[in-house]
Amino acid sequence: MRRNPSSPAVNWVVSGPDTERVLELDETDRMILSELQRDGRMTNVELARRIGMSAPPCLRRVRRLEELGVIRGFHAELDAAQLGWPVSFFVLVGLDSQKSQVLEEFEQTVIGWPELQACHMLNGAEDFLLHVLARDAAHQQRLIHELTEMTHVVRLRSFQDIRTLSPHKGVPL
Amino acid sequence: MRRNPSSPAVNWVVSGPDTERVLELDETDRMILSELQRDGRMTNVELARRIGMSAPPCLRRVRRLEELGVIRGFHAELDAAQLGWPVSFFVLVGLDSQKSQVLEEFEQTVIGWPELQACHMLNGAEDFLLHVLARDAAHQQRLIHELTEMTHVVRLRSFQDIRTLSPHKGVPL
DNA sequence: TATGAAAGTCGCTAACC
DNA sequence: GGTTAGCGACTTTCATA
Repeated sequence: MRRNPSSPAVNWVVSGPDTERVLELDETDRMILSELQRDGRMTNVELARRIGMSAPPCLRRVRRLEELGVIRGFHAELDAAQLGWPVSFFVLVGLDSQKSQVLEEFEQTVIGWPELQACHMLNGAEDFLLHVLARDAAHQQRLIHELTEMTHVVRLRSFQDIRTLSPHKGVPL
Repeated sequence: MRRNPSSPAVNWVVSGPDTERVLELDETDRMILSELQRDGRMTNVELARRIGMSAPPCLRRVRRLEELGVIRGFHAELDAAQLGWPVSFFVLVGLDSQKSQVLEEFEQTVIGWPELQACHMLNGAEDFLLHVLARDAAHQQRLIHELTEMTHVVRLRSFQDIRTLSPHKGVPL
């Protein structure tokens, strides 16, 4: 495979909290990200071979993508059910206030839960969407009960996750 | 660090579609999974060093965990916003039928979307929870409109994801 | 059945073009 | 972005408990 010598670079204006910069990613960077998103343990020489480049510049690009924060990390994807967490559910939570202090207090509490898989702050009518694991139904009920008892929590709807399709689809590239 | 010579093995009965087996994982396996969940690109020697074991048996354990399906894969975690997908939202979808054919048809359609990050089948009142990315608000509206126009879709609520807290917390170990 | 030591192969990565 | 080269990691083989 030979590298395309004139891949057009597509620039995105990235707005951060205290900086706004232009990310220059060419087609080669995109191929690197795509491969590493699919197989994050691939060796650098294998990655370089796949994108049609020698190893050193390929490694330099990976390092750059990590430094830019485009690559946030590498993780093993585990089977929660096999590890004793067969119950997966989502909770929509509504609070009685949207003041920063109230939101942050809620976040800090649930972030401390080992069972929490993700916590998304929403706008609209509900304030948070949580993804939580449990060992069994009783454990799940205990966690939901704990949420209902939290101060400022006024609405709570939970949804049982009975099947997750194609995990880790990843960001389109 | 020295390896615990008498780590109690905890067994979980794992029910699969056509098999039910007992997973034997000891504390060493758990440490391996924890480390690889945190840093999936760690070298095997570094991993072995952290869990207090020489490299060969450590590598054999990792391979075994992959073969058992406990480790499903390794993935780079990417920053969607920096890659031109700053809009993240969730959609609760209700269908007018819960027949297998209807559910599968819905799944097959949304699975084809590159913007789809996850598709969870629910029980309860709603049938699916989707996590979707978009390039901008217009793109998001287009995707939501496409869902409303799908046959059998009778309820649809979308939630804007304005902030994700601590991504990749991982399965508790 | 599992670990540990040794060794050959292969990958990583700095220095330089 | 490529080449080279020294070093370190990977992984097989075999010995051991």
